[in-house]
Amino acid sequence: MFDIKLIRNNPELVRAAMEKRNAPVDLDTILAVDAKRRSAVYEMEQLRARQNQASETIARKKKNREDADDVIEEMKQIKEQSATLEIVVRQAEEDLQEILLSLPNLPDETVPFGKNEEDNQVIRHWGEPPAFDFEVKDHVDIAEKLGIVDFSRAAKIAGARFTLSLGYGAQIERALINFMLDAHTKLHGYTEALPPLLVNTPSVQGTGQLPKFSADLFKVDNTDYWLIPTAEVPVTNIHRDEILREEDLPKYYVAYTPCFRSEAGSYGKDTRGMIRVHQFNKVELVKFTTPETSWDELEKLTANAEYILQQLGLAYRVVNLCGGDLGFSSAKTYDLEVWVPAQNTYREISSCSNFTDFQARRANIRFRRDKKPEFVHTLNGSGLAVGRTVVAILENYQQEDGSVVIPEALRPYMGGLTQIPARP
RNA sequence: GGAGGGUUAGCAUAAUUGGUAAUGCACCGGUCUUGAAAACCGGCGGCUUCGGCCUUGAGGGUUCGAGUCCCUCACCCUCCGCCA
Repeated sequence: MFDIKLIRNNPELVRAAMEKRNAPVDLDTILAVDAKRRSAVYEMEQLRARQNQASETIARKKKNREDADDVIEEMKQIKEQSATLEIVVRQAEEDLQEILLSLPNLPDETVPFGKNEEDNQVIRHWGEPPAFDFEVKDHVDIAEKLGIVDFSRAAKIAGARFTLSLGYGAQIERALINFMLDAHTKLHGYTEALPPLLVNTPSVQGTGQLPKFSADLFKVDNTDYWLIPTAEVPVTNIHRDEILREEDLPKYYVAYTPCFRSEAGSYGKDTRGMIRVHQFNKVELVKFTTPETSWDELEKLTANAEYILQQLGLAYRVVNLCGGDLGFSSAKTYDLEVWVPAQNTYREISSCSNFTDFQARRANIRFRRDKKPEFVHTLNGSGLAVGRTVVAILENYQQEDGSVVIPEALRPYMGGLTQIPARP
């Protein structure tokens, strides 16, 4: 959430930032609502001050057994005035809050200008896309031939955009989850978390999915529960409304969870296969840091996610998202895009972001070093999206006979299996 | 689902019949010291137009005035029931 003071003191900076995001805002309206709120608050505080004084007078008089009826009468009148003023103040505060919650984060200076994903900036490449001397198949064909993913039965059980993994398909997901969790806990210093998959409204508001993006989420009927779209939500909210100690920062968490997304508005995109589904597994990295270190921590977090792709021998590139493509809460995002042979292109498999103090402000996550508590910075990134990793492995490691070689790093997690054998 | 107890600042604990939140620890700053500790002084939730205002889990109500009384809700603890 935005600091209203920043808008008040430096509107040009905010205006420029929102333009960079391709999401211009009407700052004059915001400033007008703010001014209205401030004057109403001031007026009410004046009244309160008189109320408090009168109240003290009454208490004193009563103690001395003096008559206080005249002061009590005055208080009754003040009370009526403040009741109407209170409504004005409350309305103004709600108006301002609504606007502030709808504003996206300020993009960092290093975020490139641009409208959409075509303007994203490729930072670096790793690995070579494999060369095939046969016609490559896409992951759907490969998986169905191997009998490891059953899309039609998934549709029967749940509906379109669900998967049913079976046999080696289920096993490779479990192996990937364990491999990723082990790497991040044992090598990169993250604490493993297994959080709730249902969360309440304040949690979803804290990370920025609400109030604007409720259409992307699943809500449980007749409750205040939302299905998490990413582990970012429950894990970032671990420290909601807390004041951390400076010496406890940075805090690193890694969590495996299923993720649930309604994918409203994505009709016609990636309808086939397991690239875009309503439920998928993901291993998520989350950090809480001091403001000075968050940019370094973003580089390190991104490297931690890249490590997984490197170990799996999957070619990828790192992309710096442009202003127009940046997520609502993010100040800067690196997407890791893995090579997908059947599409002859790179597809997102991880998104690593620095949210600066945007989420911390919403979720009230602070730390103390001198006397005043300060907002922490929060970061997160997929490390990695498991379903899409399976897609990448199936397509990049496919063999002409229909079998799929298991990347070496994963074999210990597959009971030493070296390939998923082709079926006759 | 039922019964009872609880929620006060970073933590821990107070607050006569309703009179406007006290104290300890931790932490920060200062005095003192060669340095530190101790002691002492100040600070130690948010906002502020620097006059003040707000803050006792959340939201209502009664009252001139609510931590305190009433109602609704959330969460935590104990027990019963049900349950993987």
